[in-house]
Amino acid sequence: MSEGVEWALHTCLNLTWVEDDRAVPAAMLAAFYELPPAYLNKQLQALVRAGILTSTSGPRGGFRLARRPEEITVLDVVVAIEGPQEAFACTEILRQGPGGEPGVDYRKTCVISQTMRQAELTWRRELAGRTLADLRATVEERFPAAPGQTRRRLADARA
Amino acid sequence: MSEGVEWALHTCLNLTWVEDDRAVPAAMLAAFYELPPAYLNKQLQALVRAGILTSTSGPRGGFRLARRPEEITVLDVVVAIEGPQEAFACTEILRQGPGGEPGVDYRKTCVISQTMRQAELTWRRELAGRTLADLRATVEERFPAAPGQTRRRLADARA
DNA sequence: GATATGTTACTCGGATATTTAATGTCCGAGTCTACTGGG
DNA sequence: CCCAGTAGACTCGGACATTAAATATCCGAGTAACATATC
Repeated sequence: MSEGVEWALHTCLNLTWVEDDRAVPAAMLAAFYELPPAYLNKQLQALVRAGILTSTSGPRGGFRLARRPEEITVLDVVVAIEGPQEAFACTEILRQGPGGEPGVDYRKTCVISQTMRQAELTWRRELAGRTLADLRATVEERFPAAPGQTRRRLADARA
Repeated sequence: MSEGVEWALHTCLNLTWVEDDRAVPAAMLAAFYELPPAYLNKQLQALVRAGILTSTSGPRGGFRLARRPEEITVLDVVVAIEGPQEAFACTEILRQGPGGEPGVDYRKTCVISQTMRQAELTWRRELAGRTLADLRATVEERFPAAPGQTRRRLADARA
């Protein structure tokens, strides 16, 4: 799985602590964890395309959450970066085997495909059940200093 | 996820229908699904290293299951091909952030890491609960012709 | 007929290319800000 | 003092390198089977 998933999740979580009317530039979000700014920018673009973030150009521009943290699941972020296709991609090799027929959809009938799909479904369900609000609440409970620290670090130095 | 996982699972399942005292060469297993023989061989080597298959050189040589189908889980095969590391690799970027400390294992404390790990755990549990024997039984129930067809196709043409 | 032996063909195993995807970098288009000059 | 106009700097967005990994291939080492010759 791409490293960008980790960056995207941490960045989105950090954005939950920023006031709604303020956008944070990619450079500042990257500096937070000493990440390559241009490459993080690339990942954030994917989040914008997925409708998770909105972007603003020009001075005072940057990124902010497109909807409330309660409405953004961890799965949303993962899918935005990794793409919607499943990790196990059934290529239907049964069709090439003896008794394989062209008209059959082996992604549906193949027992192995079903097993892998089922496992991946539980994985997705798990991630779809956690929102950014859940993560934020857990962090605030365990590390009360984190929100203020994050907000201060992402605060506009020009203000 | 690597395409080799699909090949390995189908191949191992096919081997459950072969008599225990007979080994099947990689070339024959590859011909079954029209796969590139040398590359499938490479994947099978990984299964041998993982203790799932045993290999025999020379004439009448080939691969066979190292233990009974009841003792081989789908997860075993996946891990043999993909490696033991988790799909989501936490790089502990929190350490680079404000308040990050060198001594802390952020793979344990980070809420995001915990969430991803938890989801992956359910995925693994699902795959660990299915053995090759389970798959074989399901296939035999739904497609009674499959076992004979497979055994015949993998039968030694020289016999 | 049985046995020892040399030859042959077969199979795996790892070393070596090739292709694809992930990672990383750079520069231009657009936009908002802030300043400047005039009314 | 207020307002319109303009220059400037900031930010994203996508196009362009670079690196790592998956995919695919090839040839040699070892081994078991078979044929052969001998006892």
